[in-house]
Amino acid sequence: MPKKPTIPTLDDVAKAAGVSTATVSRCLNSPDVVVKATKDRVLKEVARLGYTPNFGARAMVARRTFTIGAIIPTMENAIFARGLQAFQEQLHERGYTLLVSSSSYRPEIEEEQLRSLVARGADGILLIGYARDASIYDYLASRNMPVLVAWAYEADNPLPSIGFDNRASMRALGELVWDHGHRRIGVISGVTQGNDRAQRRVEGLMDAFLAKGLPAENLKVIEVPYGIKEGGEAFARLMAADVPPTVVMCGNDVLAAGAVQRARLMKIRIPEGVSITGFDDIELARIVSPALTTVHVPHRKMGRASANALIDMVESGISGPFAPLESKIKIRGSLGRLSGP
Amino acid sequence: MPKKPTIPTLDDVAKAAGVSTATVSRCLNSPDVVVKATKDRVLKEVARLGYTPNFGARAMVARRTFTIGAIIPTMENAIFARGLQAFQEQLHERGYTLLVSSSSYRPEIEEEQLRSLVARGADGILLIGYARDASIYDYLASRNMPVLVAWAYEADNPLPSIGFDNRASMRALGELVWDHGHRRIGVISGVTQGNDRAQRRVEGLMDAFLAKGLPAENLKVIEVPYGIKEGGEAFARLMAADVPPTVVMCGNDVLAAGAVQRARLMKIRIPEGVSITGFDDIELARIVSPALTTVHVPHRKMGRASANALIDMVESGISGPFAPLESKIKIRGSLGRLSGP
DNA sequence: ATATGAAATGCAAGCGCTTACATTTGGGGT
DNA sequence: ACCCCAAATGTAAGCGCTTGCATTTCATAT
Repeated sequence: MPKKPTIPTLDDVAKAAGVSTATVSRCLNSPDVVVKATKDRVLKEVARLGYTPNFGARAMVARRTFTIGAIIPTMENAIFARGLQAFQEQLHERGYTLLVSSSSYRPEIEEEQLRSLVARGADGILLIGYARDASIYDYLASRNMPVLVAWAYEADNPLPSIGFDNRASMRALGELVWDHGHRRIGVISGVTQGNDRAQRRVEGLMDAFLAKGLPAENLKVIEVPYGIKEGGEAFARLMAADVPPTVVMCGNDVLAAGAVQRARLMKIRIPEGVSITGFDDIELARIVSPALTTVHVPHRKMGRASANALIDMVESGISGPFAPLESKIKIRGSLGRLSGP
Repeated sequence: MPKKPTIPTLDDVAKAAGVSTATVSRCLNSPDVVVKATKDRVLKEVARLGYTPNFGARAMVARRTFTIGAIIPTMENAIFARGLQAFQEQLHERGYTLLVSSSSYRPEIEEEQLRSLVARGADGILLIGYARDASIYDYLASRNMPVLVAWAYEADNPLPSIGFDNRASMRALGELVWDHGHRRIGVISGVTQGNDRAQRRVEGLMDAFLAKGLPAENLKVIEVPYGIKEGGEAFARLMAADVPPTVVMCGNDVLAAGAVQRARLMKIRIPEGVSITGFDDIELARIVSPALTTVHVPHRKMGRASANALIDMVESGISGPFAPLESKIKIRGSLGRLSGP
């Protein structure tokens, strides 16, 4: 019989090594309390049988799974991909495994995924952004589940979070645009419903321009779903106005890339014909031509910091206060300066 | 007492509803065998207490976790992101949860992740490409673990796989390039060590050109790690030759995007000064200017098909045979035609 | 009313593991 | 040689859940 398709258990190893299951367990979990000769014998059998402890059983008694859950809107694009990768690397570094789901930006799906993560005994959970039903936070709190919000940071929100201030960052970019002389602003925002990051970014622009005294009608906001194509279409719509904007500010780089692409199609030169800005500074931002003026977000740093913060919360219960991460404006070719009136 | 931080168990629900744990369990798992009145009472308590079944306990007795593991080289870029997203969506559709790890293209890490997935009781595992140590396949086989290879398809390999023929696809692209009159070929390949997809793609080019009688010295291959920057640097190196190539064929779109970007920097026009081709047809391919001639890979379809195939393997043990997916050449502006000598 | 059997529910045995506690072992000290 | 105690190992009680089998319930037939 060349193969036995039965998965070996602790008991099998114990029998094979002629010891009790307790000893085998100890060899694996606290090797220093068992004498070398025994340990060697046991470990040899472990190797020979190809024994791997049963996760479920272990989780049940240890009441720990060393699993961290994360629910992200989508893994399909670079916005979360890089941060998520860093998050998982750091998790792995510290002995945890990542359980991911994507919600496709749909709250009901997010809630379902959340329950699934809880049921699976995730030791902690990473969520993107603040915006969700209070009942969800109640549920999490009632289960004593450590939760960390990432990709956003609001000083006055008590939830532990690792991220940056979307509103202030976008406001700063808005001011830069203003200083470049732009007075007719088009905005392509991601869907703000249920997405506080998108929401805050738009607010940041309002802050910037209205404080400067820009008439409201000079600020036109279009809201579209995430995507290159969507960005392009929104751009076309904005530019079709009687008095088109001199700058189109996009809620993220993907939308901006779509705008740039569409501009090329429409034979509108950037930045002479129109300026375009993005947000996030993903690779795309440097690939398009001209490169995007955008807000650089430290994705990898955010991912790593999130992992550490969450594990700390899980292991020692301490959660913050965390400082916001710094974002930074990257000025590149897609933003032009407007000479006098 | 506003909160009880104790997690309710089946037993708590049973007591609260005045029934046995068996009945509660049945309400949750086979609702039709319990009479409506009882069911209502039980479910009300379930809701009131916020009960969620303990995953570990359930997994232990059911010997199923409804979890599918996937190990991908990286989630950081679009190559796997889109397919992975589709994979997870389809998994979710069919009631499974995705457990992902990334190996960072490192075999030792992949092996470790693999064992972790097995230990966690994944019902099945998705792996990218064929190339890995035989001992790993033995281990998986000895545990009766359903495994599906994706992103690759080799007719003569008995492992169940969902993917396309990297070699044939690249060969076809090579022939197209030949037909466009190119006789000096530069190739930027991803690292082939331990990466059969990259390996096969290079082989495909060899097939195409050597069969046509191209002298070996006219085909220069550089191998670099994945990345925009790396692609750019390799491009610069290729173009620095005394007799530079007329076309630079890249192992994937990311490398190609780097090459395009670098060409712009070097003031080399595409395709007049040099042609560039990619592979994968991710969004990047249409964003760069000119857009990349590349091989379109049906990522979403592949992800969805992989999910279905793997679940079928898990649930009914049937695995294939699967047909290869079709890739398709996309001709865009980055490939130019050379007029006769 | 009573018998009857199908439907509904309860009982209790594990699933594989960890760990508190009990027991055995063995190496000094006298 | 004997006792003592620390070190090593074994024993067994669960962790929370599912499920085969036993028991109860109750609508229907008589």
